[in-house]
Amino acid sequence: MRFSRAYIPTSKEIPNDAVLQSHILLTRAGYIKGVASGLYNFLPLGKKSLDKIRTIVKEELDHSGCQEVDLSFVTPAELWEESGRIAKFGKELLRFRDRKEALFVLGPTHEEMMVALVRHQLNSYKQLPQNLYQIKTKFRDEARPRFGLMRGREFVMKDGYSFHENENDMKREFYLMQETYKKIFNRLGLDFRVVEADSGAIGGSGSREFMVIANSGEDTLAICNSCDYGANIETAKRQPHRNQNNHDELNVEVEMDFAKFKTPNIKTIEELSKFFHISDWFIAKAVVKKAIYENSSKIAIFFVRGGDEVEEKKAINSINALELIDPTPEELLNVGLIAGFIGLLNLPKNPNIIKVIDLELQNAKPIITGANELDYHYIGVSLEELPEKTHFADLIRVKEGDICPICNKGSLIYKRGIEVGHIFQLGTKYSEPLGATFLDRDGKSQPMVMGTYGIGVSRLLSAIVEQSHDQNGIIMPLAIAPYKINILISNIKNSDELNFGEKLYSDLIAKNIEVILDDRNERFGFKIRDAELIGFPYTIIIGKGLINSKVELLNRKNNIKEEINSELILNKVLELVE
RNA sequence: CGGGGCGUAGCUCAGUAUGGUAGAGUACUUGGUUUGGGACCAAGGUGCCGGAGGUUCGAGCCCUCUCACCCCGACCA
Repeated sequence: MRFSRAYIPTSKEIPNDAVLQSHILLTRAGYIKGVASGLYNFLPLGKKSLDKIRTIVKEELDHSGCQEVDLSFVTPAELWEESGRIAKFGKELLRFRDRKEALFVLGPTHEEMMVALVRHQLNSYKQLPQNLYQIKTKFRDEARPRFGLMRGREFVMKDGYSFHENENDMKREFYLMQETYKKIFNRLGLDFRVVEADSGAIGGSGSREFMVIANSGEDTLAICNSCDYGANIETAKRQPHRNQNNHDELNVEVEMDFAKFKTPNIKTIEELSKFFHISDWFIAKAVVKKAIYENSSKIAIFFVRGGDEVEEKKAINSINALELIDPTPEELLNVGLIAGFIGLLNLPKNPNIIKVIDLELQNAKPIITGANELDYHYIGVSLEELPEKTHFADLIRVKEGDICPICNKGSLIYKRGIEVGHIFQLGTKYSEPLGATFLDRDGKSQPMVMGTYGIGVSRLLSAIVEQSHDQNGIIMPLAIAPYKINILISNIKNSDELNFGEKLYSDLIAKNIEVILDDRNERFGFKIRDAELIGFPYTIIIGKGLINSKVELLNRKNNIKEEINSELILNKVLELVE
């Protein structure tokens, strides 16, 4: 391609609606152009890089035995009613009616369509397993699109679905996909982490997210600085505090007899800790929320150790609520709770109160806890012998510095991550309602066991730029650069430079190298800045040195210019792009 | 969906307190000079001032409604 003929609208100006570096740079460098909220046009450069990502994804998946399909983008709403997700997805599903007034949706993900595709064809265990995927535009009418390609409404996703005769085989495929995904993200040159994740609305049991490490990421991760444990903060675990070697002060035996203690106006954990001269670890903190269910709501009390915070996602999952909101003071009073003195014992008998206790409080003693009575706390409480049956669950939000639950050596640190892949062990969540069954080895009809695997393909382009840029622009990895080589003729009025550049250009084309020739009638500075902005991995500068048979090779990655004999440049380039 | 902001030239933005002929930079066209880090000189074109209604002799500016876009939050397979 000749730069003089290419449609590459670059700009010095920062687009006024962009915040994220990747969004700014991709726009300024002429890869993408915003159309409307969450919608983007891909210009020639963007299209080329996107296609390269797509190709890498496809190559690795095909290599692992997956098969590409292409399902219709517009899908009948009936399917979504069958699976029950039309309500669950809500307004994110873009719905419309055709000329016959039939209701359709634009596919935001394709579990329903894929199950519908196979349910009548896969009838026997002999035909399983199958792993089908597509790389396709999806549409989700996001409440708040943002960050350019990172959270668009229209985006390209690879979505894969596997079908198995049993749980074990599904797990085998799950781990195969995990390894395949690692290969893909490694080929894309990303610094990423595989983390344990919440399965969210798609459901299923185990799930792993693939997170590109970047400060601009929307998710918080807790990762171990010693082993490879990592988890989304929503699900991250730790060694129980007492087992952590950095909390020696907790490993003391504390004598405390059971008693009811007057604690006038002592309400907060901090005040209690001071009042009793004791670590907040011995105090049970009550976090009260209003739990919202589909048709009802309850008051939920979550108990954790004084120094711990409740992780909302874990709390929601522990009681299967849709969401948690803060209760009003009246709502607390209505169920007989006294803020500041809520405790484990003597809770008001009210069916609208749910109590969940963090696992780290299991069998704990002695504990200080509110007496559910104004100005009183109990001390010396033992959770070894609770009067009624209690619900324990992991509720705490891990902190930086907590000890890793896996290696028990390293400590956890927070990182921000961009979710670029998510794999789920789905089970029969969709096969059952949609009637995707097969006859097993005993001739019995069974729902297929499914896995589902996603990669945010267009988001990857953003993630790559987030991780690979400097003040001057994008540093495009060789694997996805729209052109690997940029030949920059410093001054096209100089016929020696021009001729040399043209010759090198046609030589490289003959060798099938993806090359662009910057033959624009512009000054050197203008062209080199474009080259840096766009991020060509290598730019060959043909300029002043040519009289002495020298050209320069600029490596975008390390910004080093190397002088090279003009006779040798062709071979040098061939080496580089091998 | 709650809170905030913004909309004026292709792009970035001034002009709005106090209503009176529509602005700058950049980009673009032409000519010349220049040619290794976004050059310089000269000349030139550029607007339904987001839309609708209203107030006024007169509205980019004031009032009402509306639409779009962005930010924080909620939400996000």
